[in-house]
Amino acid sequence: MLDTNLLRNDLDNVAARLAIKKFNFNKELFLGLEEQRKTLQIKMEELQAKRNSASKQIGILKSKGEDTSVIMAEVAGLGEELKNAEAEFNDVATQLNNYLATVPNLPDESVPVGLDETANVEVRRVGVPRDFDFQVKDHVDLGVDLDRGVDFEAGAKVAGSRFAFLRGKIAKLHRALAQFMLNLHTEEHGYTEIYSPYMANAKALFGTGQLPKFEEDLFKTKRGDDDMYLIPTSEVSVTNMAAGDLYKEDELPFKFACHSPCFRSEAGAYGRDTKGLIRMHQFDKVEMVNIAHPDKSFEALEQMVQCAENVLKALKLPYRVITLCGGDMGFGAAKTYDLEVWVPSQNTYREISSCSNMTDFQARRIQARFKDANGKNRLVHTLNGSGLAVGRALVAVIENYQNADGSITVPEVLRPYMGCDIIK
RNA sequence: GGAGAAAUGGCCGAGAGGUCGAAGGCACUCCCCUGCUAAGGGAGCAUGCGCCCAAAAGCGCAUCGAGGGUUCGAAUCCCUCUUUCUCCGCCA
Repeated sequence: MLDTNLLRNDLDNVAARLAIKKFNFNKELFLGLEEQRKTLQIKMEELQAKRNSASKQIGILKSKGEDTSVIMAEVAGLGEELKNAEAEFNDVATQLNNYLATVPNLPDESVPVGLDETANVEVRRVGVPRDFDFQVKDHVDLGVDLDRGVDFEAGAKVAGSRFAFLRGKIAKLHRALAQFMLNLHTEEHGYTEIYSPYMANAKALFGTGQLPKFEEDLFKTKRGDDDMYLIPTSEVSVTNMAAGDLYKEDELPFKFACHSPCFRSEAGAYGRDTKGLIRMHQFDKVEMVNIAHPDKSFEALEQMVQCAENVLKALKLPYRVITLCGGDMGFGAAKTYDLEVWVPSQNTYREISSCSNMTDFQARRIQARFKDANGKNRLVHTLNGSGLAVGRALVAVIENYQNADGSITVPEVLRPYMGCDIIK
């Protein structure tokens, strides 16, 4: 949610910045509703003030034992009038809020302008893709050949397309990756480990911005009469821990790391990445979430990217860092860096992490604040980033560490977790 | 699943239809006192929103778990829901 004062006072500038995110702000709609809101709110509040003062008078007269019939007569009928005024106001306020809930966050000044991924800017490249002296296989062939370590047929039987089973050493490698990442962040990067619910209510999903606009991307279920959703990322559950909180300034920042499964319907992705583990309905991710001081959030974003990079560096996987352009950024993000890992079978880099500063966009929705030195309550900034997507990390390790005989060398840092140095 | 109790400001906790946005305490901020180790005195201290507006001040509205209702008037009465706690049952 954007600051409504910013919209009222600097509308043209806001609209121009939203255009960078491919959002066409409806100025006429907003201004029209805003004008009605103002009129109706004033009218309603005047009636309320009238009622309040009359009631107060009645109270005073009664306590003195005096007659109240005159003032009671004055106030007759006010209730009905007030009820109507409130209904009118609520109607317009709801329309206004519903529209504002669909408006994305503003991009930071430093974000490159552009409509799609072709305008993204590569920041750096780390590591050199390995030269294979044999024909590389993809992770599906490698995995299947290793005692059905990756099994899509079983996944399809049980749950349908875009689900898979992992088995044996591949399943263990997957677990090792998650363990390693979580340990790295908690032991080296100062993150606090979190275990979170895997379902969230509609309010939480609104808080982080998945609702109301992106419901079709979610798996929805019921709890009694209430809608519940499987989390598409633990960004949702972990960020919403801060909902309604008021922190002391020196408590900030909070840095949370959470390993969780993520559930995405991938509606609109039919035909894309249909082979392999790249795009699944369920995948694991180690997520980093920061609840940060607003003056330090962009600094925190750089640090978070470093933390994600450290995972790839430790695994010795070649990757590059991309700054997303405005048009390619997510709904709530003010700035996003993607990390892309080298995938030999596709001869390209594929996204394995996305780190974003959401500034106060989510904080305003969830009312997460802190008290500053002057005693003013200010919204915190929230950040989140993958550190990393475990399924895609598995793909990258399998493919980058493959040997001519179809075996997979275990990256050094994972050996303590695996208890072996080769999978064959 | 059954029975009961509760939900108030950053925290604890009073308030049981009228001048209550809410006593008191803790925490916090400022001042005074005191040369010393969470000692004393004083003052301040909820949030959101609107109007006005350069801004401040000011005025107003809303908020005592959430949503409805009764009433001229609701933290207080009624209904629904949510959450927490206690006891019983069940259970990974």
